[in-house]
Amino acid sequence: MAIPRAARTQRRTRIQEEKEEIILEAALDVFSVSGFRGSTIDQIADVAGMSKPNLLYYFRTKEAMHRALIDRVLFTWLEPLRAFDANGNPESEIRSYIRRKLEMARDFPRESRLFANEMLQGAPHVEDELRGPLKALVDEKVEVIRAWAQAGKIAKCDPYHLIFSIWSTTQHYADFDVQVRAVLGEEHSGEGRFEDAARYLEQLFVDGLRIRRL
Amino acid sequence: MAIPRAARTQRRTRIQEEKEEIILEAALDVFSVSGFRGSTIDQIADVAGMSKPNLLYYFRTKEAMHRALIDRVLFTWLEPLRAFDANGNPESEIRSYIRRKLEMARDFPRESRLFANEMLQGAPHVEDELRGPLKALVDEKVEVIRAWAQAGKIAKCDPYHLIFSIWSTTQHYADFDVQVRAVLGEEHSGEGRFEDAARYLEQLFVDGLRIRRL
DNA sequence: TGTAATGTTTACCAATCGGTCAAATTATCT
DNA sequence: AGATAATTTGACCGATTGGTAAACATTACA
Repeated sequence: MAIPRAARTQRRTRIQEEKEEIILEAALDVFSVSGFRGSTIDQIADVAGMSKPNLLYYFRTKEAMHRALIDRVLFTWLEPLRAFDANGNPESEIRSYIRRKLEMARDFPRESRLFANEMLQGAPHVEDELRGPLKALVDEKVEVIRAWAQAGKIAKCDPYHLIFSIWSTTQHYADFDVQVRAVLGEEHSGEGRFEDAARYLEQLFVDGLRIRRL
Repeated sequence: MAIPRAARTQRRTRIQEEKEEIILEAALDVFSVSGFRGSTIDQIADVAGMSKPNLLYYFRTKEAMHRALIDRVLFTWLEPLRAFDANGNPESEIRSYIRRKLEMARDFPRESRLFANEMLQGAPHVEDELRGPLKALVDEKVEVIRAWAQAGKIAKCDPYHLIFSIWSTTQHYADFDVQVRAVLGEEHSGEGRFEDAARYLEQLFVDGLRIRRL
């Protein structure tokens, strides 16, 4: 008889690792487009090429799949902000933060959309993580930026809203991809738009923070 | 016998206007949170305080409700961009565009989220509008901005990405409201965050576009 | 006021939903 | 090879889904 997943305390088998990976990959496809409520286990099973009960053998509920996915994405999603270095050069730190966030929008658009979907719904599954770890991390980096401004290394600005604006502008190229492509038209819809965006955003933010000498 | 809605070619009665308004209001509540697939007619009927068949008397399908809602929102949503005046002063035009978009994020967050949900899903219901009217309007304003830069009134920049960045930063305060509030914490979660954002964004964009004199 | 058109509701339908069960199949280990 | 544990699936369940039919109630208008 099959051992229910929750009771397994031993290490995972090879098959478990492989199948859980396949399922989460399929779940990312589906959840990132339709959100939690709009997605069905059948859709995910279909994409994964497995039967529905087989999915439920690895994840006991739809919520468990979503949970596992969110946990994984949330961690890697904050990686660029964690890498933000207080001891680095302010201009190059901000520049590379923008570039990394833009690369993530380009290379992991589904992860971005999964997160965006969760936010739009009011973050019913991750509000605690937002108020806890996320706020703590942001607060920490806000202090770094504030110190830079105090030391006269960059222009004064509201660090919270600076971070928000970097998040929103970069993630826009993942979340609103259809719109971006539609507006740019067929000819500019190659991957070149990410380089154009990088150039524009680096200029916008870095010039904006440069101390103005009259 | 009731006349199916599609067959009605005459002018609408008082009751029709009232009830359709109530239904669309409720539909906006629901669709903006859960997206099209994640929303149910029952939910909307519940919010509207009407029976499900009664909703379906006014809108024959769930798609028809969504369609009517999108059409209405799409028009008003582009109002600020239409108001963008080629003959105005560049700095004040951009400044007031930002302020208006931010006011819309504050006063009509549901409309913003409805639109964002549609984008995340790949714009299955509005892709034509994006490629047509939206692109045309943006292209027109892009030429205005380009002319300003050519005339030396503002710094050179990629007008498309300028517009994208204004969209994303302002709409962020509606679409990612939960996150913004969580990060800012209880104390800064009053409506004051919109004024802080306005100050920050106006500085960011206007300073960034000011011609630099060395 | 009568009556025809409009508006509303109860009861219902087939399809799909998340999830269970037991039987069948496959992998693992001795 | 055989026993045991892990994996997979078809059949199924009650609840919910989008939508319909027809009876009932209300309104508008002659």
